[in-house]
Amino acid sequence: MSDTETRDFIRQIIHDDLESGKHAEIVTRFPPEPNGYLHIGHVMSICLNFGVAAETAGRSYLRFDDTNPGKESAEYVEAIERDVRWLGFDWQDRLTHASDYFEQLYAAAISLVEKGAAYVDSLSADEIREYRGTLTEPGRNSPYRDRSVEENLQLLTRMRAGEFADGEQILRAKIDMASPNMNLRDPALYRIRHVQHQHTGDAWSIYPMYDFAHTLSDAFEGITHSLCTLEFEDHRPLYEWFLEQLEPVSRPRQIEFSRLNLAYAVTSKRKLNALVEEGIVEGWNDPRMPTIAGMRRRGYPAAALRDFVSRAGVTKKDKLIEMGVLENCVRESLGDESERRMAVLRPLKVVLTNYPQDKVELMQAMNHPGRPELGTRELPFSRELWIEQDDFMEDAPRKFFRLKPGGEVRLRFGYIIRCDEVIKDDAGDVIELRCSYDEDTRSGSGSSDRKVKGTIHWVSCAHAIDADVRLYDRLFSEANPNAADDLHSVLNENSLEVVVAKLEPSLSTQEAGEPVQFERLGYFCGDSETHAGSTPVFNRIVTLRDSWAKLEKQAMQQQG
RNA sequence: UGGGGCGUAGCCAAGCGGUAAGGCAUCGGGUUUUGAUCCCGUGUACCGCAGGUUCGAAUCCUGCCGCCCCAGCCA
Repeated sequence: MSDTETRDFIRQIIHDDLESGKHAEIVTRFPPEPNGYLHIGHVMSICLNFGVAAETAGRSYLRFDDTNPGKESAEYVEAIERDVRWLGFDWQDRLTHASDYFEQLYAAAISLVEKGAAYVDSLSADEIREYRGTLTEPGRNSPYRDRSVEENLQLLTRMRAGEFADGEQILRAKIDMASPNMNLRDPALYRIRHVQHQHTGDAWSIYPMYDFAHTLSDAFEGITHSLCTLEFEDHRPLYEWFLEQLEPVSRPRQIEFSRLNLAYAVTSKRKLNALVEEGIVEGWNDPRMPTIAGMRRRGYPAAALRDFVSRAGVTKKDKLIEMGVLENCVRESLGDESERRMAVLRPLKVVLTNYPQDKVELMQAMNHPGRPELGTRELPFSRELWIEQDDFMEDAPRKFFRLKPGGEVRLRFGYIIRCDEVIKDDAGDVIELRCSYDEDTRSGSGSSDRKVKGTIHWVSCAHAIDADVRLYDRLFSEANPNAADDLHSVLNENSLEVVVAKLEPSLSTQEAGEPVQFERLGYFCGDSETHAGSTPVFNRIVTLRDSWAKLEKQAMQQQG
């Protein structure tokens, strides 16, 4: 980054700290709790933490904040590692756990007790809540607040030894029950939990709380800048209190930035978990989920995600970013990369009445219009073809320049055809078009340079392969589902539609996860969970921009 | 009614006392055998409001308004 480029406020601080010599090296960390899958909000934090370290030739840790066993699991640990790596970041040998420091944390707790800055409270959870006061009223001291150091030490030792039941005792910091900042009203440091821990097994029966464990883990690792989201802003005084009391060699600085919210999506592990648990989606990696796993399966490139969060920026202002920005990043990333193919999602049969019955021609099709070096492939062309239902209109408005009765259209990489006859079933639905082709208009080698306004895609009936294609839409009908009282009330009922599509034969070898553009439709990729050569299943990653659809929509609105 | 934050165009976001960058969206137009891409062009932002300081304020001061977060033995 050059000096003239604008920096976000965090990078500005870091830059200044490097310039002033306050720090010789920048050390950051991404500290997820393994209690769910990572989502788009985490992408922002990952890119910030790993990005800042990379830009300054510093270091970054991937640290599991695993202080609440019971909610955490190895499945989540593995998923998180996979997701961060896929996003393009490397923690090298710096994979740690808050639980790696349990012994040191315990020693720190002892020293807090010894200096009279922490005590064991025997109040119940309910009583503690009552003693805490409210936002406008101060709390009251616990009757156990002034126990002797000896008694506290003995109690804490017995807590660790597992002599008490869950909830019977708790270690608290002795700060100020009257503080206007609730976090300073003697916050809990250690609670008793007789449960298996995903990483430490049954070694402990007491577990440290977030504020205590997180602050010290940062200090132990020599983190210079501890970057977190805004809701931890009023935890900062507590963060600093720990550092002052315990005087670790390293004194990290906590800086908060605002979370990234995506319109029409939820970004709370609790809500995402509910969608999974209730079976509203297939799982954490459902392609409609704003999880990294979901977006990967959907086909979003990691580069698009990184680009997206960089466009969002790092500030302290609450943000709700339009889905279109993300989609645009995806299109931009895929546009240059993806080869083009032909597929018909909603087939309508076209019979070329003047085309020989058994003739098959092989048309040369460019794999990418802007990148000839990607070569060409052959598309079989024959008398009977599938075209898109949307590409034919019986009563077409003047600006509709696809196929209509008596009208002409170009078949992409093929001939210009004219619609001579419309065949309907008993219900009056169009089931087939009788057309004639102009032999002189063959793509490329054609002797005619006639122009027609429209070009449509097609697939030869005899050569087409069938495939399930999943068309995804936003999961919610409200821009800010986070604000809804009940998630169910804002679900988009049409977030998934499955169609049986007709694909050009070359798609039979398409590998799962490899993105491709179906011309005029959008970007698609074989579903990583279900796609196979014999039973192809494609996910629609994102549609192409469609100015015709936009016009139609406007026309509809004008009509009311 | 306690404390902590935030308020610049539809959505993001620069700006750090000298007279409002940029991106996305929008709307025009050009190219095009993807109505895609690409290329041009397109915004009077009462800088939340009201006062004040100053030759000069989005930037400094005061008051007000609006929104977000905090009363887990969650993170």
